[in-house]
Amino acid sequence: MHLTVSEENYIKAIFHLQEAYGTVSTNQLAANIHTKPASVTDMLKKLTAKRLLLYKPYQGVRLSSEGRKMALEIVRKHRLWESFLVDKLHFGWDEVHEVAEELEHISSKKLIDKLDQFLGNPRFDPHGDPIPDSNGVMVTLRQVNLLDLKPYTKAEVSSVGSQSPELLELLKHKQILIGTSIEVLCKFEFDHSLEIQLEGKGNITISQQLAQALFVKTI
Amino acid sequence: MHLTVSEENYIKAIFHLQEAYGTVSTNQLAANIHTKPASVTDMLKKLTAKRLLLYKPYQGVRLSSEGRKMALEIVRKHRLWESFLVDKLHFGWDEVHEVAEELEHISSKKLIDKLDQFLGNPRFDPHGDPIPDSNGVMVTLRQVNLLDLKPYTKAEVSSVGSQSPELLELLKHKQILIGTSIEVLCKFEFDHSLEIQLEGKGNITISQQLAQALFVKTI
DNA sequence: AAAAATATTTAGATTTGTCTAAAAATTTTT
DNA sequence: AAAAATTTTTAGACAAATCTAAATATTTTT
Repeated sequence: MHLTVSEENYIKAIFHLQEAYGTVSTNQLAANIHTKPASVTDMLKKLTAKRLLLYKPYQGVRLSSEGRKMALEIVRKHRLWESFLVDKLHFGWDEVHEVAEELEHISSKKLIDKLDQFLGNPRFDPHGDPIPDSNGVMVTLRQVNLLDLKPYTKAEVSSVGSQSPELLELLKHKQILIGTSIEVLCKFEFDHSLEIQLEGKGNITISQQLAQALFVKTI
Repeated sequence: MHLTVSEENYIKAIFHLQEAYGTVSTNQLAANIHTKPASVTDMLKKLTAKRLLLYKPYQGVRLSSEGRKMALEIVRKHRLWESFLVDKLHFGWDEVHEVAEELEHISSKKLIDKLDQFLGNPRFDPHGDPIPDSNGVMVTLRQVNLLDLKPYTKAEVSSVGSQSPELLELLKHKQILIGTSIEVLCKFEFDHSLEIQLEGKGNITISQQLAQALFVKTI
């Protein structure tokens, strides 16, 4: 089935919001996609007619299994293109998101499978997120939010919670990358900031907001 | 200036038709772009308002210097992506055209310059066509149509006149590639067919239509 | 359980790019 | 140079995706 760029953007946004919140509301989608609730309602009706969504007016929306399949194809393309941009073209990981948003809508299945092969079938993209395989199968990460990591437990950064340039700029400044070893030393009640130990670089304090954006897996 | 995909397709089509015929008529464009003359007229007005075209109603159209600049950017993207698909992803040269038609509309200038560098700044694409550099400068080929090549003159295939799958299939079958050495042995008045000598592979006869689609440069 | 606040949908308008049918301009034929 | 044929433009309609403003439904507060 052919989808327009706009339809693909809705499907992708619903997929990500659904992962985080289970079910997705009209307003949530509107905010996420930078559009108005009225426009969202129109599109939800259209995608429902195409059997990609399960939608009851006023009740929020979820992807059908067909919709989920489409979403995973888009996610696959997005993450493979990001890998290409960083690994082959030497873009910084903080500058690939917008370009990948365009590239993910190129339709050729053959292209994306050849790109996958060219990159050596990577399992994770530069932000640590898993890449679905050509059958739409994606591993789920056994990872935990840094806020929930037990103190004095060795772990390493496995992914980040958003691709915002602001976040990525801060991580670059603090020299935190995917794979960086990390250990929580103590938590401060007052502002919920954390003191952490970074592999080699010693101890630093990070804000609650930053900790919330970091996911780690224990080693 | 931002152009839509549709606007870019018009600019590109006008560029190619202008190269071949000097000035471009509404009907020519409509046929080329698979649309109706009325739609073409509408778009010509819009692109003229954007100062990309020189257009007098009923008189045909040409690109302004600004329009030509945009066209060369699109041609550059198209040919660099074709090079990537063939050289890096190992597509056949006969299957890259449609995919490149999509990729050429990705907007990032930085992407295309990094891609250029990654490919080693190629001067020609897999079909032998020259690739404009990042300033929009494109070499003009000193090449001649095979029909006009003097008999008994050694030459080599430098480009092909179209990217139609039918042509490329025939060339593959006859083992004629960009760079293949070629020499015209004789021409037959009756059907304008040519007997030619191919490097190593001996003598064959080719039709007028095929010869017309081949461009060569003398060695 | 009303009232107030919030969320969602409907109704109607707008823009972009396309179309068909008809009118106008140009070119070709006689 | 008139008639015929062709090319091009205009006029009006349509689908996709968006918007604003108003109406309706749901949730929260009192």
